Amino acid sequence: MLTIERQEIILSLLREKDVVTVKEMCEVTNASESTIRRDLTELEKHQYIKRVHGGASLLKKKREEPTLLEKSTINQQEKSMIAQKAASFIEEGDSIYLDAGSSTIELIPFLKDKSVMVVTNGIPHVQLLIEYGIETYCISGKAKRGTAALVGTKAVDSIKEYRFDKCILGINGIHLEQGLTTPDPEEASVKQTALAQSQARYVLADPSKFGEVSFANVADLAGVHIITTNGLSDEQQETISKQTTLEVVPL
Amino acid sequence: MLTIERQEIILSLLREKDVVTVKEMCEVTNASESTIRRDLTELEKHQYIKRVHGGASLLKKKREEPTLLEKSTINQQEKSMIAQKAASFIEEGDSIYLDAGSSTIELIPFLKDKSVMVVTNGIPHVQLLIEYGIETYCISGKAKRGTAALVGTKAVDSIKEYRFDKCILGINGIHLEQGLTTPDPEEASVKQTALAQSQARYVLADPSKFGEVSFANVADLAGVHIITTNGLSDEQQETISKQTTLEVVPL
DNA sequence: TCACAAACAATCAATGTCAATCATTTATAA
DNA sequence: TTATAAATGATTGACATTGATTGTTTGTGA
Repeated sequence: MLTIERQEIILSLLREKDVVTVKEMCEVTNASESTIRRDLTELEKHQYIKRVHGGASLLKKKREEPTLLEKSTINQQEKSMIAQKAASFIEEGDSIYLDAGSSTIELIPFLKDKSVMVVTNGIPHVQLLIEYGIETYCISGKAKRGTAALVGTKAVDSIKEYRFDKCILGINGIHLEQGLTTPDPEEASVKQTALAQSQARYVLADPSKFGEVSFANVADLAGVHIITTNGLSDEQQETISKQTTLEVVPL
Repeated sequence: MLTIERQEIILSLLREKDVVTVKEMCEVTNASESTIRRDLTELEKHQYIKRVHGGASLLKKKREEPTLLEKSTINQQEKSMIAQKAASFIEEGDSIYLDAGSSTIELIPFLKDKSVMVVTNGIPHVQLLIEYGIETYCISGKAKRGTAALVGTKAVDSIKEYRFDKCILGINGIHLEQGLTTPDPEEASVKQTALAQSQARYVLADPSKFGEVSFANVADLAGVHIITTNGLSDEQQETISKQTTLEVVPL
């Protein structure tokens, strides 16, 4: 079995199970403990997993961030509808920060013919934006494997050179007390900075994100518009609406 | 069996299976290990696949297969060879500026396993670099339609935040008196800045670029290594060599 | 606190994989 | 046809990966 195959198996085990022991991984892959350990070291180096005594877990509590490709196929239609709603808030001449991620990329087709100016930290976003003939600026930063997002100090500093009428962010967790959270602290800093530079703030989130808490805190709910589809209980909607603006897109 | 046939088989195996070992490919094609390895080297050069220890895997970005394989090769192959020569100058631990453009992108497969740090203004470059697991930084700037290059004041300022051991540029015109030129003044500024921040300077250019003059001046020939294939007359070679270092890759 | 077991990193020998080289076969041109 | 070039397969030494073994560290429960 090839190294890369084995590592893929380890990752998929983790996606199912949150925490997996070294022994389990040995059994599934028919590899020795040494080999598994080496794989774990490798995977940790590339920030796919976090090692714990006895095994490994994903960087995030719940599960690995799916790669962009996986994400984009799963709930694409739902995301597209959420994105369309977000686009309806965008006005002619706006300067916009568009966060990296699979939700926000769905917004781009709706920006066509709007004569807006977009700044983004998502590499695939840049490509798509210019294909649509939209005036696009890319921030600087370190390119993160997997999501192809630009992060780090340079990214944060780079965002500070702009002011935005609106920013549109994706998010992993939305929680009444914990606020907005995301798995990667580096990405969290970038999001924070973008929020700070923006007049109006929109967060795209499908209902599965509600009640979730990820590792790194981004902001609390006050002052952001959350756009989602209807999949929340009336009760949930009500409690959240007390803290922030909630836009619900009918499916 | 024809080389093309065999390579097609390898590609279709990969499309089915994502990761394939050399042995499997040998069995299916009845070719020797050596031949398969040569095929893999070839396919990787042209960015159809990514080699891994023991076999090969598909680059996530799926490219068009049949026509490309038959046709494109001449220019691309030439570019790839020039890029390979450029890569031979790159050492372990180097920090590199990689200019946007179709010549420089060919360099990326040769950077694999070199533990270098790359800064680039090419959006497709960023995507490919992170797929190869190379530490990648993207500068900021305005995204230019067509070439997907980042340009403008922000780009220039952004480059100034780095120092490079080596920079690798593409270029449109190389002329004895006019020096290096390119059509877009915005891109010219970016190239100039990159040159200024670099210890060693490499310019990739196929022979058709010699004698050409484009609109915007980038730099004169002194102090840059020009890498090209042999298509120049001995006379041309000699006169240019008086002004700068000329590396000629045999076809 | 201690003792014990599990988990661990470091090392080593065996095996597998690799690029480079060369001789042979196969295609192509003269 | 012969001469030349290209593709192929086998071989080689260098290097990478692997599993076993070692001694050390870490966590657990008495």
